Amino acid sequence: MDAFFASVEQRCDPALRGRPVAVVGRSARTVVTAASYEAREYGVRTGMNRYEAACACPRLVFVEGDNRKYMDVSARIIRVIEAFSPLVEQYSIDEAFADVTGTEGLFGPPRALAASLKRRILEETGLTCSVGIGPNKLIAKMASGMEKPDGLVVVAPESVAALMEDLDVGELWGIGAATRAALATIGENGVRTCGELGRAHPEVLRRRFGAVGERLGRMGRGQDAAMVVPADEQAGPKSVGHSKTLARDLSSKRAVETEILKLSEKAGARMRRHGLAGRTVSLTLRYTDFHTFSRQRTLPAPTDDTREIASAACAVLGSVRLRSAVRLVGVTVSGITDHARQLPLFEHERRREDLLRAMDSVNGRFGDFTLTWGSIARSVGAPGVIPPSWRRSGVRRTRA
DNA sequence: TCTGGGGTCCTAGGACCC
DNA sequence: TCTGGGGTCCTAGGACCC
Repeated sequence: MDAFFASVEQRCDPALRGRPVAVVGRSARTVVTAASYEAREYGVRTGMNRYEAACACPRLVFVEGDNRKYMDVSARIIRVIEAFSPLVEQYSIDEAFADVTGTEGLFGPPRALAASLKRRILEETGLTCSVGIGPNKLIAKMASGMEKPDGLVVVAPESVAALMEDLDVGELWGIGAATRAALATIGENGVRTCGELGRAHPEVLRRRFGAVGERLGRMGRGQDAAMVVPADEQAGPKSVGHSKTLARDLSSKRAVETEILKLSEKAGARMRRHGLAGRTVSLTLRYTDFHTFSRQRTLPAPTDDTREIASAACAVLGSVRLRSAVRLVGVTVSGITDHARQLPLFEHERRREDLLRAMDSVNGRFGDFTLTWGSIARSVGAPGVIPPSWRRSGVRRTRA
C-alpha cells in the first residue's frame, strides 16, 4: 500500500486530504509511523520524532494512529488479493506476495491481473497501492517500489539482468546500511552495484558474510528461490514480547520492576490467548544514552504465566548493575515450543491457571488491564500492538 | 521539546556430553 | 610428557525487515 496509515487517515477524514499528514503514536516520545506523500515532499520520514518532523514541515498535521483500524483495512485488502490467487503470503500489515502462476486463463496476463487487483482494492478501500510483478519475490518486491505511489511495474525474466546491472546494492531487499558499507570495501573498487555483486567471487562473499554471503551473489543477479507461503502453512511465532519507551527515564530498580510486571502481563496474556508457552525470558534495557542490551534466562519448563515471566525478568534485572537511568524496558519470551503445555499436576497449579483464565476472560471482554495485579493497577496504559497482530488471528496458524 | 514497537535469522564463544 | 572430534544447548549481540 502507499503511505498506508497516512492514506487510511486521509481516506477517513476528508479534511486531511491534500495536506501533509504524519501518523504518530500516543506517547510523548513517539515517532512518525507513516508520512503522507504531501509530507514526504518536505522530507518527513518514518522514524522521525515529532520535533524533527515538525521542523521539516511546520504545517504538518499529526494524527494519532489507530492500529485496529489499519488491521481491519489490511484484512479487507488481503481478502481482495485472495480472490486472485490461492497462494497469498501477507508479509506485513500493508504488503503481500501472491503467486499468480497459472492464473492467465482467469485473469489474463500479469499486467491485466495487476490492473484489476488495483481497481478492486481501490473500490474496496478507497486506497491506491503499488504492484510489482516479477519472476520471483525479490524482483516483484523491488518492482513494487519503483513507481510509488499507485504504481504498476512488470519485470519480465529477460529484463532482470539489465535492471540489476547499475542498481545500488542497498536497494536490495535484505541489504541494509551495514552490509552495503561492508560490500563497498571488497576488492579494489568495492562492490556497489547489483551487477558487481552478481559477478563477485562466491567464496569471497561466503568468507566475509557467512550464511548471508551464500545468498548475496544470487541476489545481485536477481535470483531468489523463496516460495510464496500462505498463512496456513507458516510456522508459529518463535518469540512473543513487549517493550516500552517510558514517559520519563527511571533510575530505581523498583520502578523498573513495575514496568517489567506490566510488560510480562501483556506478553503472558498474548501467549495464553494463542496457546503458546516458552522457556527463555529476556530482559532488554535501554539507557538514557541509547545504549541497549539484553540479558536472558532459560527456565526448566515452558511458561505462559505472567508471574513466572516477571520473576525471571526481575531476577535478570537483579543481576545487572544499572549504569544510568533507563528509558526503555522490554520483556520477550522465546524458545516457544509447539507441543501443548503439560497439564497442571497439583492443586496450586490448577488454582493458578484458573486465576489467569479468569483474568484473561475479564480483560478480553472489558479491555486489557481491567483486572490486573495490585502492584501495577495504578499505572496502566496499554495501547494495542501492530505486528504480528496483522496476521488475522494474531499469530500464524500451523496446519495440524 | 531527541530518536517506537513488533519480529526474524545468524554468529561466536563457552559449558557440557560422548 | 599439553590438548581430538563430534554434537547440543545457552547467551549476547548484530543485521535486517515493516
